[in-house]
Amino acid sequence: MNAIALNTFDARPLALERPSAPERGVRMHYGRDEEVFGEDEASRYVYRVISGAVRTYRVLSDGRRQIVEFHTEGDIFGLDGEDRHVLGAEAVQDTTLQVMRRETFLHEQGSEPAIHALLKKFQRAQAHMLLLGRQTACERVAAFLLDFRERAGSDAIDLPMSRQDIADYLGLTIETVSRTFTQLQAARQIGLTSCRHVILRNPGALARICE
Amino acid sequence: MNAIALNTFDARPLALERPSAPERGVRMHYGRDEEVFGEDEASRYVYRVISGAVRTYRVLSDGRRQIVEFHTEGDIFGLDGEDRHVLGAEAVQDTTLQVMRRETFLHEQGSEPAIHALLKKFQRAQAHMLLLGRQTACERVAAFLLDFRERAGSDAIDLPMSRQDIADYLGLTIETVSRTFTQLQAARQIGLTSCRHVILRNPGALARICE
DNA sequence: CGCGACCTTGAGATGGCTCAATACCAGTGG
DNA sequence: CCACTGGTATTGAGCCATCTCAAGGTCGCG
Repeated sequence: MNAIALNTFDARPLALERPSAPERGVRMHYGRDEEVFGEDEASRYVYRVISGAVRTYRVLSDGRRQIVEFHTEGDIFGLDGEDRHVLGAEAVQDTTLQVMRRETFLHEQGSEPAIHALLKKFQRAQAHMLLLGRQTACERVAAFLLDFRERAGSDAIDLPMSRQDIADYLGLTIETVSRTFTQLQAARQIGLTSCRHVILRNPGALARICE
Repeated sequence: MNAIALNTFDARPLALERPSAPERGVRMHYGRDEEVFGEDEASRYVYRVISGAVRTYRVLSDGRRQIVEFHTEGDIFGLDGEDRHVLGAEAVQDTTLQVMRRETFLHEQGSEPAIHALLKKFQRAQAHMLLLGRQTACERVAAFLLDFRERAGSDAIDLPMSRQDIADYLGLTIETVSRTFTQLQAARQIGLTSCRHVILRNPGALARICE
């Protein structure tokens, strides 16, 4: 497990995996579905996605899961909770992360980046609460696709995650997500070359769906 | 409107603007349903609730509203967005706020309080996303009551907000909220002396409902 | 070319929503 | 002191968006 690697890292500062870590922080690699940190785990590090994708989530005791955020290239995560994580984090696909000590990120390099990152996260959280509390399945999926369109910088999107992940992110079931993709395809607003390759044929219409 | 008051206040630099200002900031009073700031308004200030209660929210173009947070005594709000608010804020009841310049709060008095406040907000947001995305009406209402029990420090709760506000906070309709209160009362888990005075007869059971 | 994981589709069930009627209650004025 | 009024809350009945359960399809991979 990578937790062990990180502990080793603590005892023997830096350069565990990559002796030549360019900026601050070490790079770590995670395979598909591998845990980056667990709920309730001590929060010692902050992570930046170099490549790949990560999901952060909470689960109820009976297994219901809510994915709070997907993190893709350039995103920072691990700032949840004070001294313990309140979210879990797992790699959605093969992923490389840059790992920094939390204290370093929060305090030693000026408060600017930390505050900026937190404000941005809080803002995304607000939009997501509106989505989860007040939007329809179709609006949720449209908003999701537009979000990933922005990340991809293209109308051709390569989704890294499964339908189940999307469902748990949007507060829906996997079946409803699947049906909604099918509907949007039938309405010629998206094209599905495979279930993870989406082409937005009419981004304007999708934006209108979200209001 | 207090927006006007703030503008007047801007033109006529008061204690708030002066370096010699008492570090506490200025106090402002707001009546029931009065706007503290609007969505998209420039975000110059940060607020602490001295007494009363405030709701922050987002609305869709067709009027669907999601209340993001309720703020009661001691809570800080106004940190949403970067240079413009992305939330609106209104007094739920007669409310007194302490107003600070945003820049002062974020940078000039050390980053600690700002980072602490943001981490806490983000944490609450995560719990609320789980609630909105994955919990039942009954679980939502139970979680809501336990939240306000904590704020009140008592099993006798005096709710400052209407059923509509609760519904918009929990992602439900006013009817469903009302029915759920009635059910919980029938199950002897709460008592309603009036619609805004709730007594938690069995907080343990409520906590179990939330899982 | 068969297996397993994932996705799609269908049919029926249901929790929460909508619409509508009634009840409550504080404030106001007669 | 009571009637009236407007805003808010409760309750009922029926509906519908989404969920559940189940079957079948697709695709990558050994």
